[in-house]
Amino acid sequence: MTDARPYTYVLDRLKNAELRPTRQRLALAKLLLEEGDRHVTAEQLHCEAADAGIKVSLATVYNTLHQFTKAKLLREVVVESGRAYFDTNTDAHYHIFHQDTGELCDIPDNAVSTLALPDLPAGTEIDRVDVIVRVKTKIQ
Amino acid sequence: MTDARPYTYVLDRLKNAELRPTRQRLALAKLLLEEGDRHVTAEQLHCEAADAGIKVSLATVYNTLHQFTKAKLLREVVVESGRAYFDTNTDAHYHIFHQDTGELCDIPDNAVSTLALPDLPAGTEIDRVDVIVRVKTKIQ
DNA sequence: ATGCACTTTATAATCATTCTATTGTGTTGA
DNA sequence: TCAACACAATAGAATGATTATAAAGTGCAT
Repeated sequence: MTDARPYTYVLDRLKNAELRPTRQRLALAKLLLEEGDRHVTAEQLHCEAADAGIKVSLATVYNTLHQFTKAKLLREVVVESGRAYFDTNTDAHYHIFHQDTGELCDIPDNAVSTLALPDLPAGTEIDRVDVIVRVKTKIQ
Repeated sequence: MTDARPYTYVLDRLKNAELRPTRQRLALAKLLLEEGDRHVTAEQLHCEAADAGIKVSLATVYNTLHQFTKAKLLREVVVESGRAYFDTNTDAHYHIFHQDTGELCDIPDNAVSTLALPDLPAGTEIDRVDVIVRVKTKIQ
């Protein structure tokens, strides 16, 4: 994708988000944003970075994930009390969560009907809508 | 509701769920299940119990909430990484979460369209579907 | 090259939740 | 009624994810 200028793409995306392109942010953005749709936890990303020879602290991974989320480069999906995934697909879409394996994946957007929304409390507006279809292994 | 025999209702519900009616379970069930729809955290319920003069440990509150959830007397709703609510309404229904106040409330079931569900991964079946409409204070 | 604001880092702290080992209690059957 | 046992409650420690802190490092405009 970016063979000739390996950082052009992520550099642009950081620039657009008004985030200073530091080594760590570039490296994490490269891992996250060049590979199509991904769902990662902070811990996972930290390991991946280590495996790729990038020295980043876990605190920085958290900082970066939250900054990216605020900048709409990522979306956070909370599936369980202690488990948050970061999703590189920021379009409106829903999720399937496999409760036995912990796997999270996107629902193709044409597979769900548009949800009719209710009246909102006065003085509020929608930030986003989360739909999680929780599945388990079928017992036959 | 149960003026004459104050524990008949919750006793029945515990019996149906095959849960031994201990003091603590009865007291917590009374707080939770007699008052119509409620959304409480473990911490909140623990405080409420203390205020009502019931001596229960936080661990027991957690145990009880999870037992009730497994027995379908409650439903767990995870809204944020560190915040889980227990909902006394176990019918299929969706939620509005107010991100600024932390308030969680039910969406009247006639206010949402039925969600068309996608094809599921092979060998899986739906456990439940969570829909959370996240709202924030409108900035004018 | 210099200065400064923004970043990163390691570490400690925090929070909700779960575990553990002990003590207590509902229930069953003599 | 009482004893015995399985189940439940408890305090406190432990866990695990996340956040705060304070010091050292770095991108960038000048």
